[in-house]
Amino acid sequence: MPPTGPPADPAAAKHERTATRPTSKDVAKLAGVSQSTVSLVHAGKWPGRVSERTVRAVNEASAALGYRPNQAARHLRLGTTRTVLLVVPALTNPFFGAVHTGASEAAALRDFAVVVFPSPVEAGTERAPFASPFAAAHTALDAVLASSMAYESLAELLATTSPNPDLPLVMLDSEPGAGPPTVNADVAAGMHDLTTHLLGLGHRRFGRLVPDIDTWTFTARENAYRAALHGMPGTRTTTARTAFTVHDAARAAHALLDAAHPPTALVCDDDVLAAGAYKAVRARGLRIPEDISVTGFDDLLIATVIEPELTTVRLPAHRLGAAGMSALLDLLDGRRPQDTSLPGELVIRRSTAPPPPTG
Amino acid sequence: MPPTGPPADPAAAKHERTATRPTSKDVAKLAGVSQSTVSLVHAGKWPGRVSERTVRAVNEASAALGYRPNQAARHLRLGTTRTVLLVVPALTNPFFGAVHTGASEAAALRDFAVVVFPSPVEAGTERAPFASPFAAAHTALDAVLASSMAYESLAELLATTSPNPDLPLVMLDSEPGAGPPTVNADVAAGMHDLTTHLLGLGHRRFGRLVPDIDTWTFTARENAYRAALHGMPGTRTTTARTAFTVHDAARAAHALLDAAHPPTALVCDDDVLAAGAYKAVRARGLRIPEDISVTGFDDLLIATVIEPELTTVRLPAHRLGAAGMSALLDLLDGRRPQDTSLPGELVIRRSTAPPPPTG
DNA sequence: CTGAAAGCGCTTACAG
DNA sequence: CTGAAAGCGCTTACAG
Repeated sequence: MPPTGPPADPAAAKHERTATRPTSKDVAKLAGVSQSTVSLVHAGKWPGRVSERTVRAVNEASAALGYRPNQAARHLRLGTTRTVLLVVPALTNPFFGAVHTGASEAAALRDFAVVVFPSPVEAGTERAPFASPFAAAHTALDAVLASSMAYESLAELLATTSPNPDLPLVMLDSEPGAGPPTVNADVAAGMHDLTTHLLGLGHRRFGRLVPDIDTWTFTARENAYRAALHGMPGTRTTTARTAFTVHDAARAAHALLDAAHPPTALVCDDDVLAAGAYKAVRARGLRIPEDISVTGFDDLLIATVIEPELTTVRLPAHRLGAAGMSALLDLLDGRRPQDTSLPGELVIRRSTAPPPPTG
Repeated sequence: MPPTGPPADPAAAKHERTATRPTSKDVAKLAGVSQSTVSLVHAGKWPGRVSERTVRAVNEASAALGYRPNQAARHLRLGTTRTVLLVVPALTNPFFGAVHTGASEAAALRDFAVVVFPSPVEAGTERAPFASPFAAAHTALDAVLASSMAYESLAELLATTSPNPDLPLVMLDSEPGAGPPTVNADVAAGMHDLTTHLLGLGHRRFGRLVPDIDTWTFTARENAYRAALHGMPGTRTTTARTAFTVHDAARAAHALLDAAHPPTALVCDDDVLAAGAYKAVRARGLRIPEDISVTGFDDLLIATVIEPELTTVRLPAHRLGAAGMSALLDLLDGRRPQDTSLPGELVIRRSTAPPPPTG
């Protein structure tokens, strides 16, 4: 007969230890005061209500016992958990890593914790969506910060996932006015500056590499690109949609380059796509930027790893996370945050130059 | 006189809404049963104890009210929060993004959530350590999974941070036998294979680019490298330590290349460092791999972005996170997990070739 | 300045 | 098969 349960001993030992953890009652007893007094002291609400002598006694007793308040009990009592859920497409993309870091820091300043989970609407991963609902189902949440997704997808996700589908919500890098308050990078201005830069260099025939992801940020990039070209007659653009990987982007760039009058500049909607464009250009024996200019978007690490280093638009991922978290915490406090737009920055490096003398 | 507090109205409205959330008592009343029955049904512990008719009534009532259990209350009652803290050096490094994803998935399968925070011992960030203790201070934790750090640093961190400094702990990518159970990638085997590959190609003069980070993983890489060379007489190695950035690595590589008899292969302890080496090699007008071979470690995205694509050792970051989480959850269940080592894999690409004919 | 008491929303013996 | 009760560990009026 096989054993049916886990060995009883260690588990029992652990439970014992947990049960043994000191509570505020223990502290009160040791300090010779009531539980209320202990609570007041720990919350810093004692001045004018508890004598300094008593405060000292409580602090000493707490230290002696190694007392740490039980958060679950606080949460229950307070009706709040000081935890927010961050929903991002994929944490393996360093852009979202930076968003998370910014958000966590801003949360920490106001005594909040962040739990993250990758959303299943994610693009560009090799893995099937996993059972993300679980990740949140057992977490007590106060609010949700979501990045780079359609409001509808998120709403759907939360409906099946969250203990409370109408949690306070702020969206990052998403369409403003669609519902919840948004905090965005000003991708339009960045794309405007980038396109103007290329136009100023003399480029008129453009190739566009855009990802096959239908989110606000890429639509906004496209629109800003179109708008920037609008005032300039004699320009031509061919567009290739591609999966969000280096190799697919390279293939798409090849298609663009196969044209009878190929573009003199490749405007890629992301640095990863630009890296793919580099490969295609190089495979054809062309030089960047002498024969063809290439631009990216985001300014991730790879922008300075590839050579020549990439002209791109720097997006303030870290500040986006921080500002988004602040807005969310404001919302939690009953203030209604404004839709916000954080400036990006055109970073001109070596991948752009005037087009070659003739076509 | 300036306003002193937040506007009262919206906050009040929100509290009202929160207070209004249905509890198991509400469900019980609507279903015409007791709270205990509701609890039993939701926990799936009803078979043999509650009639099917009653179960149906409870489920209908729950659905009608949109009932979701209050997690804080469950946590208090159960003495467990089903939440584990993941400590990583930096989430902006995609390696740790993958670790997190793996860990979250494994946690989700067992109904656990993950809260992450970047540890302040992190290397290679431009930011000062932030008040990370806060990130965890208000979170109720059951266990800790920590990656890529010295046990002592972690212990110190937890002592000031965690509600319970002796939480069950598993360490990833860390020295085995130093205390807690570990789950590692077999970096030694990977480095052995890599070095053997280079030796087989005919290389004898090596340059080493190692980061100025004193963690187990880099020590292990160095030791494995030394061991692999040990049996092969007539080899020579010069080593340069560098900060963990592309540009610092490039500078360090230049120093190596300045030698009278420069290395014919640069063995870099990380892909990011290899990217720096590429820059130095190229700046000198040398070709990879014809004039000099370069290798990396990790197999991050940048390994296939740089050209030629990088020969490196693939580390199973995702599986590392998943296996680490499983081990931790086993530990929580009272089983004592074994120290584990996950195989890496030598990935031979275009950056390695035989050394040039003569020196 | 301090304490006794209620109650947050669950789950689980226990009694019937 | 079902319900009444206790209690997890806090915080906060309330009374003194």
